[in-house]
Amino acid sequence: MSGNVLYAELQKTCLSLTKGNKEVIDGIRDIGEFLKSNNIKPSYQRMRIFEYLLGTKEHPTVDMIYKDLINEIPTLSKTTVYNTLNIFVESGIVSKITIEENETRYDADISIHGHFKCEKCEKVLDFEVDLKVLDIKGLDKYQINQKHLYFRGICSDCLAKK
Amino acid sequence: MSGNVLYAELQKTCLSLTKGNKEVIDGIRDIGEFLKSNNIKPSYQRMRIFEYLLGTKEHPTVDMIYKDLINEIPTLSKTTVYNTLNIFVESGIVSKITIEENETRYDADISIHGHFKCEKCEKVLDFEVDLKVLDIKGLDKYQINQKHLYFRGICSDCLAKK
DNA sequence: ATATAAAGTTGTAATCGTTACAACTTTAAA
DNA sequence: TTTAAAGTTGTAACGATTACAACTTTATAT
Repeated sequence: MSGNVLYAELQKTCLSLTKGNKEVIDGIRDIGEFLKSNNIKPSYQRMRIFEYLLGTKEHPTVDMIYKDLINEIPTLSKTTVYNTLNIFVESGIVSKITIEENETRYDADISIHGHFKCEKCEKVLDFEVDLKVLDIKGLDKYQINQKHLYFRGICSDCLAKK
Repeated sequence: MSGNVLYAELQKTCLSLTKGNKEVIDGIRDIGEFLKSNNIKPSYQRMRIFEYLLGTKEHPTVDMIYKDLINEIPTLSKTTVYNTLNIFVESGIVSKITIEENETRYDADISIHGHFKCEKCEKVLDFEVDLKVLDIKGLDKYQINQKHLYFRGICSDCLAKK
């Protein structure tokens, strides 16, 4: 029993150590097993929502997830999407992205990386960040749980168009 | 005549400011003139709200600003605080800080610096960031308008308490 | 100065994302 | 098979922000 917990912890730390956890994401063949290893009961809705997050780079909002999945899961409730995402974030297998105050986005890639939000097309894009870069001196006495870096501006596509 | 009083007040409050654009902030002797130079008509409310921001390092929310200022400006409306802050942010003289999705904070220090949010006492603290650190390669074709960096965790004070 | 237009402020109502909650359904345990 | 626990659902409530129209102040022109 506690063996599972230990494994979950291990898995979690391994995830955060990997750079760009694409490899880990690719390694998740059985989503149910993955959720279990993180002490999350793999209900149908939870598996589908996690699967959805694995399969997108759009950093979707709750609304986007709901609108897409309701087509395939007609009984799905928006509350379930909220509940599920909160559980994922609490467990550390999904990262919550807060750029705009009125839109929370979610990302199954929990490695440390930057986000660029285009003010024109509203897309959120990833960019790589050297981890060393975020080793800020002067915060030695602080316990740091999360690091977030995001830029805003116009993406290359939108710049090209106009 | 009120200019001297205002300046005295400002000097007092500026003492508590961190580095960053402290020099610029110190240079603001006449808030009215400063607003004018940014194409903002210096109404009484606008001047008081900007003065308030200059004099705090609390990164206040709209509610905090309103609750403090209503004591001295009994006719103040929360809508005015929202309107004013939006104008300031549009003009680029105030920075909007989005860490929690349900609380927007404001900062008169528009220099690039990091924010640390304590998950226990909820305070938002500044930390210095080497600008070079945020020169991310791979974004050459992007027009970057804003750079934001924030950490979450437990601050040294809260760690010491428990 | 006085009239008139423009800009700014205010309070209320509307909006929208999120959470609370209770009823219902599914899963697990005895 | 019965009972308890966990998960899902829909509706209502909540809170931050914006929309809007009435009102007040400031600027402009005669």
